[in-house]
Amino acid sequence: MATAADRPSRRADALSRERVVTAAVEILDAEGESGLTFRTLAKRLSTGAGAIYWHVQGKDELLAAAANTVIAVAIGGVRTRGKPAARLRAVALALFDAFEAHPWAGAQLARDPSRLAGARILEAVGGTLDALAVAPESQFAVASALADYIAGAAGLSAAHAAGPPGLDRTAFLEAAAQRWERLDPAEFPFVHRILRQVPDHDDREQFASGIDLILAGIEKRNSPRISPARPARA
Amino acid sequence: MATAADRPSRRADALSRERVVTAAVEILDAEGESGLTFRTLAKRLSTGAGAIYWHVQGKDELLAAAANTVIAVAIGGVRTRGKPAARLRAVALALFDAFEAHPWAGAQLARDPSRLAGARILEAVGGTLDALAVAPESQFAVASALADYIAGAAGLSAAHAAGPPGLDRTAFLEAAAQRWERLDPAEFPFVHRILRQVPDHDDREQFASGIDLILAGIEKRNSPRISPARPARA
DNA sequence: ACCTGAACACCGTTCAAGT
DNA sequence: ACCTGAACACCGTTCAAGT
Repeated sequence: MATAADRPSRRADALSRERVVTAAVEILDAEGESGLTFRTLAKRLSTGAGAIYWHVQGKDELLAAAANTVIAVAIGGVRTRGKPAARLRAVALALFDAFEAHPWAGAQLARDPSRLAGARILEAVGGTLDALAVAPESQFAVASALADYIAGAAGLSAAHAAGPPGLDRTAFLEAAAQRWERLDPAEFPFVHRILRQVPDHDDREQFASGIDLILAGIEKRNSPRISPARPARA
Repeated sequence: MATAADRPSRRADALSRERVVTAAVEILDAEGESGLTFRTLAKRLSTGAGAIYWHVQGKDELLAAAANTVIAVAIGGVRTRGKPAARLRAVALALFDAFEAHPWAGAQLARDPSRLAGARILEAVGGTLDALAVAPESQFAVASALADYIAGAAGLSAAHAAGPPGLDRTAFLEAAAQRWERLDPAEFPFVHRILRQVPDHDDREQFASGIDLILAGIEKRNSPRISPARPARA
């Protein structure tokens, strides 16, 4: 009677959706988005390209699942203790770090009509708003604003990584500064003014200060109006 | 002697980088990102696919140029008069409207290593900060936060349009709400709480309220601290 | 200098055939 | 039920040849 050991031509470990997505994440991290094809993925999984379609619907769904995975892991690792503002900062920075580690995921956010990854981000930031004393009727808008800001910063990480693969952050920032230096100073006065701050600024710190800016806006809304009265049309 | 009229086999109007990019924008608007290929573009321009390479470096540069064009047009149309906060709102809403009209441009932002379109957004929002009394040393950070927020919202517009091409906004929001309804309420309590607000909320209004939130944060930072003293470690 | 279009080396996806 | 891999219909890009 045939046992599993008698059939070595068949892979011992069965394929699964999880194994497919995990392998996709590994390729995306190592080779970037252009490195992931059904052929390279099939090769890594020691199977044929067609087998992958048994576990995922197609490449779009595969990319969405890969992004969803790394975002879920990032959010799952956040400690949920501490002061409200610190909790929100921790969620945001965990996502920032995830998008730095998996820059392809930032570009994917704008391409996922299912918005599952987007729902995770909304959930993670929205869950901190009660503790921040945001009124229930404002929470949807505030959470969306925070999620949009985080997604925008994620896109920047993606653009960083869209250059040559080996380029580190310092080299990228220097290259970007050089390109911006060539822009017409008459058309881009602000860009030229901040140009010298670009090469050595800390992206992560600047991202966190943006979260603090939104937090300050939340606090201002929560506190009673004590500023001088304005004209009614303001 | 041969004149121009003697050579009707040659197109009367010469190709140019501008004509190539304009045609690309038209195809992207009408057919979406998947509709733009060098073959469809060449056909529309009545030329061969290879001719396009004389005017642009390749598809990446073509997409970046297309996004840069629609963003430049949007920013160029903003009235620069009015109160500082209203000017910033006008810039932000002009960009929001541009990304609604050209959703492929939102997805492109995260894929452009040259960040020319990003520089335009940074310039447009940064140019309003003097009038908003933001300290010079804070302007880079504040402008980046605003640009990231706008880019994140642009990504949402792109995700909207990544679905079936004919899908209008109401249908898309209903579809998204239905998908989110199937998420585990134990894992996504916040998403379930806001679910009933999703189908009929106004994206544009919500986007504007996010700008107002950041504006409130700016104002709070500008004003002297009058809130009760906090522990030093806060 | 600018354009043409066939050719090249891919790619996502399908599907008849296997186990 | 799950896997295989050849085949199909593309795609971006190159390039010898034209004008």
